[in-house]
Amino acid sequence: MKSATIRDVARQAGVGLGTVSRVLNNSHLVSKTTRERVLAVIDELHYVPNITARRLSLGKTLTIAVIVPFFTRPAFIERLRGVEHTLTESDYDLIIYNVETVKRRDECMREVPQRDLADGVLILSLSPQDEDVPYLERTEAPIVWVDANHASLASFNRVIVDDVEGGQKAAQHLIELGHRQIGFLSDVLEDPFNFTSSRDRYQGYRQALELADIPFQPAYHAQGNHGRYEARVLATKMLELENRPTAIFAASDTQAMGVVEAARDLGLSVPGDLSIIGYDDIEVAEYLGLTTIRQMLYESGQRGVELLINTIESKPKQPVCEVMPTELIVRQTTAKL
Amino acid sequence: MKSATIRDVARQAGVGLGTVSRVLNNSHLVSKTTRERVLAVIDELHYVPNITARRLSLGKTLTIAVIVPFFTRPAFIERLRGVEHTLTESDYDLIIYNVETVKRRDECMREVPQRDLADGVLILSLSPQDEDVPYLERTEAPIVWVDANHASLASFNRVIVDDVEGGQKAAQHLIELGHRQIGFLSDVLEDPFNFTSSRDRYQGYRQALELADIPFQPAYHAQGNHGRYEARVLATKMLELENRPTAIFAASDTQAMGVVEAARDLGLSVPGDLSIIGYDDIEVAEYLGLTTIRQMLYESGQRGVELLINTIESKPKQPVCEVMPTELIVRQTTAKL
DNA sequence: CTGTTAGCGCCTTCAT
DNA sequence: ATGAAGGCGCTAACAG
Repeated sequence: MKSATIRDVARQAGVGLGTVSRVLNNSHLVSKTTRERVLAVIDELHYVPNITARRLSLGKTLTIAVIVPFFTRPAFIERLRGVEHTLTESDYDLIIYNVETVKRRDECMREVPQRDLADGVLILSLSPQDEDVPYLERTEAPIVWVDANHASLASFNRVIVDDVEGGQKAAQHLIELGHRQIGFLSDVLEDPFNFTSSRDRYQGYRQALELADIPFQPAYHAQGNHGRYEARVLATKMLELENRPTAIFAASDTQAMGVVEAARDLGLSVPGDLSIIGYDDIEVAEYLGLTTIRQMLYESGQRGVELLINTIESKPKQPVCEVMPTELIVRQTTAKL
Repeated sequence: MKSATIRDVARQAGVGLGTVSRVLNNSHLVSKTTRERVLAVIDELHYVPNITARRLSLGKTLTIAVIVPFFTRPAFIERLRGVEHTLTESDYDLIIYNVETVKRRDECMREVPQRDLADGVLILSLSPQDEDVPYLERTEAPIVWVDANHASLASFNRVIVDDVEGGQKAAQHLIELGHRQIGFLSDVLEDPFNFTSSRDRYQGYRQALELADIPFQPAYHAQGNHGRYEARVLATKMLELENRPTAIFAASDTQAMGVVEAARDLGLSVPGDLSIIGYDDIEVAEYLGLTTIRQMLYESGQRGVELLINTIESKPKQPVCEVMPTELIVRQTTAKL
């Protein structure tokens, strides 16, 4: 059965459709009696306004799009959680674009902000590339970037993490425990998605080594696809070296878990024979007693949405770039050499 | 700057709007030369069709809404992953309604299917209540339910899990290992969200006991809010009983992790002093070596979307109710008594 | 093949 | 305070 329209309500209530629209939008310009009559008819017909028509007429979509890579990974989920919670407080619906291929990444980044299907778009952990810049310049909807870096981003609102500093903290912690043979294990640094976090953490690691006058050893540097299993394989290889590291810094907690498995496989005790530090402080990290660098995932999503809604609803101000802090969380997988 | 409309393109290309619309929709009824001219102008003006207008005109939204409780919990994420992957293959966008309060649950269940903001809605792990039935009956968009139970659902497509059977398998596994003092720990059975899974698993547990002639002991039955910490508290209490259980069946892997912690706190070895079995087989379960009941989370989401898209795009057929199997996965947290 | 026209359902002036 | 009319941008049916 065809559902009722505003016209049906108007006819049934014996008023013009403008009046119905006015009661729907809580205009004061309706007398109490007609308002009540209209409401009664609305109820009777189970009338619900057509949101698509409303959007077209208003020129707003009342939804916010989020573009997020691999949204099922714990760290991204945690960011999304911050996004979702903040959005539920507002009137915006949430539409999610999950990105797992470079093709989809390009499509989303270029098209979503133009397709007027959202009043604003939040892009998480995905940085643009030079080729994307022209698209971004003629964007319809405001964009806020979380955990993204690129020269062209100066004109946007952003929330970022100082991963260089975080990486440095991690390595420094190990150094302070007396380690000098420190491995680093991460995603592929030059990945097609242009993720920047691993690169930055790597840089922090290098800086810490340098500050401590520890020469960098290429054999202690492993990169591969993301995932526990891949990390386990890489770590195994590193731990089978003649002169194996006494500590490993994994660029994510998930990868740190793989390193723990590798140690287990080889009969190395953690942290007795091998210290391990992760990054992110995802939920299981505490359960596992994993030493790690905490970043404020939830808050970054939350703050991103706040900035986005602000720019949607008020005049654009000077773009800001907020830096979220990181924190060393010492648990049971690191120890003095 | 105001973005170009179909009218601008038509004017610029010196054709009627109908023609532009036709090239946009790949109609054959356009000559090659005009098509090319129009495409050139589209490119030149960076024209992108307004999707809201398109939706209004077509009477379709080209999006699918998913209502999911606590979407950051691992098991729900896994279902969502199945949903998302299947949807990415299609032309539908995904809009997510996360439910964390009863109020929101009611709003979503009653309003989302009527608000014509989606061509179909998928409801995960949330069952309707008697009061919802009238709303569901005058629904606009087709609904598919995954992991939901209620008398009124016979007229809908569904994907369910036989949690009674799963619960029974879990308890039976412990019984076969020689345990007779078997605890059961779960969410609150009569919860306001009307989740049915814990209740069903409990029922399976009771059936297994009965089949084995093991009397049910109320003290071995603990329920509380969902979460690792809550489970840990409940398990501690149960394990401090005079006559503590030798095995515990936790209704989710997350809760099983809490039980493991409780055992750890009390100096009980697992599985030496205490066998533990979980439910779901979430990703970390393997890492932790947790014995559990696997349910096909990813596939349930996937199948749900398939059913939904089928009913959207073709004539409604006889509603189906598919039952997903469960499987016992034996790892290292259960052992012979 | 192509231009024109009539909606899709709602919001917002503009009169009254 | 309220009814009528125009328009949001697009699709589809109708003439040519």
